[in-house]
Amino acid sequence: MARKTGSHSEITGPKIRAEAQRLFARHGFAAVSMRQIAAAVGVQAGALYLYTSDKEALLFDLLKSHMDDLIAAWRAESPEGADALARLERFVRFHIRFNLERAEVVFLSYMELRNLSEENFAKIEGLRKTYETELEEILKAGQAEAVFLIPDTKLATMAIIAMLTGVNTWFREGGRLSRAMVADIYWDMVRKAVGA
Amino acid sequence: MARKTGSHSEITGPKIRAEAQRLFARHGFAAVSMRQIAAAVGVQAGALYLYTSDKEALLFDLLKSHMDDLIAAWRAESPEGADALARLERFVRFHIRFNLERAEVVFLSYMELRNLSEENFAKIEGLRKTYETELEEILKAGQAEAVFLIPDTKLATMAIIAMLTGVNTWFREGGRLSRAMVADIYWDMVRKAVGA
DNA sequence: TTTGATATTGAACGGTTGTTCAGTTAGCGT
DNA sequence: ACGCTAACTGAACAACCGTTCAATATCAAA
Repeated sequence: MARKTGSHSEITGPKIRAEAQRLFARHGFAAVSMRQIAAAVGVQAGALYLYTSDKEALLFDLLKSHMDDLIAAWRAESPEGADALARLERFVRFHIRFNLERAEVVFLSYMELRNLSEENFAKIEGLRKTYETELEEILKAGQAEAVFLIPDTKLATMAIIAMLTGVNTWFREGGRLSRAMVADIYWDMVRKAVGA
Repeated sequence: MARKTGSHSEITGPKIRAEAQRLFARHGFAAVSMRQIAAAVGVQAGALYLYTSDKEALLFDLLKSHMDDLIAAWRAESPEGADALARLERFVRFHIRFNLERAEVVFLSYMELRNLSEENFAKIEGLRKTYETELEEILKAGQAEAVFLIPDTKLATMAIIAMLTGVNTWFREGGRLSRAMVADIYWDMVRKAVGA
């Protein structure tokens, strides 16, 4: 046997990425073998190397495109002209929604960074920093407008992002609260925390 | 060669736990081999099995004693009689301090839970829940005293813990701010977030 | 100094790892 | 129908995995 009927790189490629993401998130990068990924895709291990140069590149591609998506999605819906309070509210709701929609890769992007080479690690961290700066700029603007009262914008940035990302660790679909209700409550806490 | 000069279980045992903790935190549980741990201790791999039944038990023991320490340390310094605001301030400062002092195992206790058996996972999660409940009780008390204004105490619990634990991801000794200053700033944000 | 308990080695076990590659089949434009 | 290319197999590679255990050296008590 060799090539399978109906096989196409436009199908197998995304399938590999999807299964890798699922398995890495579920068991951890190091605990998942190339053969496990291949089996989940329905292919032999060797076939994976037509789509990735090695195992680490598979992880890096997942994280890289996630960070690119995150930044692009935020910039697409960021209300640049608005006042700081409105922009902060949008950021809070965006962050919760976007991260809940992609819980697996978000989890990966926090847990598996240490499995990247120094070079690739730096790239992902750079993108994360870029995203964080978006929030920090909002906080600085609000500070300048005197609508926020924040002792330290850098720390407030980290605190807010940690708080929002934390939703992913406990939120379960069909639980006591809907996504919208969670977003409302978190927005209320963030607004108070920045003194607005 | 067999037994080494100056060898004692009271020395080797803790050394194994310390090196395992260091290596697991640095590279991840699955990425570290028993031989690597043994080499760091200065011993052959087989010797580890005099101190642990298997690799997972090594991880579980680290996490279990960390959680026990955490809960015991908090209960030891929790001002049970005080009002909710004072208790919350203590909790915030305690959590930041305790977690920064044990960054490695805190990291582990968030990242490597999935490498535990279902049974051991449940034990650690139970202890985490116990700790979280300590904070939730404070929030409920403050709500009852009408000194806090919180839309949802459960969510506020999760939000505050995530926010505080997040300090570990960015804090570096000798940076712009001291631990005490960080604690001050976070306490300010938490106090505002709960409406006090 | 002898003896029994303690601490450790080093080899071995069967199995798995990431990765490569010659060979083989399916899809598709001509 | 033919031939080229894209997609994939299956076997092989050397290295490494967690774990066990008989053999052995050191320690502490008698």
